[in-house]
Amino acid sequence: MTQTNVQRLPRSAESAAEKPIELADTKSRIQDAAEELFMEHGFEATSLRLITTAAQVNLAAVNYHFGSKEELFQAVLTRRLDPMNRDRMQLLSNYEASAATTPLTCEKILAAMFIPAMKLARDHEKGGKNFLRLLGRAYADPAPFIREFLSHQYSEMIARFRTAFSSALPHIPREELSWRLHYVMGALSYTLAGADVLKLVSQYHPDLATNDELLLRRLAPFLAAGLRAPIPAEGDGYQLLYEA
Amino acid sequence: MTQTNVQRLPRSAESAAEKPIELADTKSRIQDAAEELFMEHGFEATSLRLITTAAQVNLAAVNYHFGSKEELFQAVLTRRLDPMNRDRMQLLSNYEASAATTPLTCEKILAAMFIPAMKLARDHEKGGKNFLRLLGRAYADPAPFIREFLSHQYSEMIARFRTAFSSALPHIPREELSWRLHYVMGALSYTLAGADVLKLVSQYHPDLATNDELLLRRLAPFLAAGLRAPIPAEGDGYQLLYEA
DNA sequence: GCTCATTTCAAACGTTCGTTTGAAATAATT
DNA sequence: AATTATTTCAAACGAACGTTTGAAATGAGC
Repeated sequence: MTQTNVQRLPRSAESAAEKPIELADTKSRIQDAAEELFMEHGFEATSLRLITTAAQVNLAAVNYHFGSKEELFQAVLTRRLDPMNRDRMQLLSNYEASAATTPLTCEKILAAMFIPAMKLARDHEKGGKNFLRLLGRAYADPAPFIREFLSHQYSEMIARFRTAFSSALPHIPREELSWRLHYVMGALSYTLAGADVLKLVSQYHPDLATNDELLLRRLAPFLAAGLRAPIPAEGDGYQLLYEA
Repeated sequence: MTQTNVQRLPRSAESAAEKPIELADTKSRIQDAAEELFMEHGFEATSLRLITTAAQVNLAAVNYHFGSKEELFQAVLTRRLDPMNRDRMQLLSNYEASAATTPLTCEKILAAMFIPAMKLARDHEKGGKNFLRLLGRAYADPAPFIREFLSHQYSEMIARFRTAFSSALPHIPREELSWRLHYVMGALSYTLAGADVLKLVSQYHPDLATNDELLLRRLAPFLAAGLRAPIPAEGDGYQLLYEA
C-alpha cells in the first residue's frame, strides 16, 4: 500500500547499454502523460485508461502511486506551480532589494509575475507551453476540489504582490486596487492560457528566446497604464449609455 | 422524428385557470435546467439524467428535441449569445451615429461591449448572472465542438469592434492593437466570468441596478488607459530582468 | 538463497454515461 | 369519429468510467 519517493527503475536501467534513452520511472511517466492529456482534453474528459496507455503503465498504477485521479491532477499542477510561485516571490524580493527604499515600478512588479510564468512555459520541450493552458482552464473549472486547491496554492503569492502594488500605487484606494489586480490576473491568465497567443507569437517571432521579452514588453505597459489610470469623477459620462 | 419550432403546450395551458404559474413547454424547461446545471458543474460533469430530472421531463426528451447533448449545449449558448452580440453591434452603431464623423472614444466602445453583457447578466433572475460564468468556462474548454462554435459565434462581433478600436486609436499599429484587444477580452471575460466578482460587487453595492455603471466605471478607465498606453522604445529596461 | 516489502499486472467490480427503441399517450387534421 | 402526426414514456442498449482485488513479478536486506 505504501510507496517510497525514491525512484526505483525496473529491469536494466542503470546498465544503460541496450538503449541509451530509457524510460523514466512509473510515477514520472504517469505525471508526464497526464499533464499532456489533461492539457489537451481537460480533467473530466481524460480517462485513466488514456493516461496509463500513453505512459505505458498498468491501469492500476495511478491509484497505486497517487491514490486517485483527483490526487494525480493535483500532483501534476503542484509539480509546476510550486516552483513558479516561489520564483515569483523570490524575484520580487530581489527587485525590492535592488531598489533599496524606493518603491518598485508597476512594470517591475508585473515582470516578477510574468517572467517565472514564461520561464515555466519555456522550460520543458513538450508540455511546457501548454501547461499554462491547463492552468488557465483549471481556474475556470467548477469542480470544488480544483478551486480549493488553486486558491490555497496561490493565496500566499497573491497577498505578497498585493502589498507590492499597494506601495507602488499609493494614490489608488484599496478597493479600486483589488479590482485592478483582478483585471491584471484576467489579462495575464487569458494571455498565458490562450490558444491563439502561441499562433500570434510564432507568426511574428519564431525565436523562442526572445518571446519572453516581447510578450512582457507588450503586456506590461498595457497593464501598468491601466493600474495607474486616474479614477473617474462622478459625472464623467458613464451613465445611461445604453440608449444613446 | 421531426419536430416543429412552434411550442405546443400540453394539457390545459391556454386556459390558465387552475394554476396561474404553469410549467413551460418541454423544450424550454430542458434549456432552463441545462443552463443552470451546465453553469454549476460544467459540460462534461453534467449528465442528461441530471438535466431531465431537474426539468421534470423524460430522459429521452433531450435527444428527441435537440438531437444530442452537444447540440443542447450549443442551443443553450446560442439562446443568450446571439441577442447579446447583436445588441453589442447595434449599440456600437448607435454610438457611431451619435458621434457623426468624430471617432468614438475607447471608453464608449468598451461600453458597447460591456453593457449588453451586463444587461444579459441582469435580465434573468435565475441563471442570468451565472450564464457569463458558463460562457467564460466554455472559452477555456478544450472540446473542439465548443471552440469552433464559439469562434464562429463571435467572429462577426469581434471584427466589427476591431475596426472601431482601430479608428479610435490610429497611432497604435495593427499588430499591437491585436494584442491589446486580446488583453481586453481577457480582463473582460475574467471579470464577467469570475466567481469572486459577484461577491465583491454585492459587498459594496447591493443594489443591482447601479452595478452596471459601477463595474463599467471601474473597468473602462483601466482598459482604456491600457489601450492608449505609449509603445515602449527599444531600450526601456525590459531586458534581462530575471537575474537582477 | 531465503524472506519480505514494493511494484506490476490482468481481470473484474459496480456504476454511470449518452443514446436508442417501440409502444403508449396526446394533439392536430380530416 | 377516424386518421395521422407529434410527443412522452419506461426500459434497455453497449460502452466507458474510476476503482478494487489478489496473484505474479521484482526489488532490497540478511
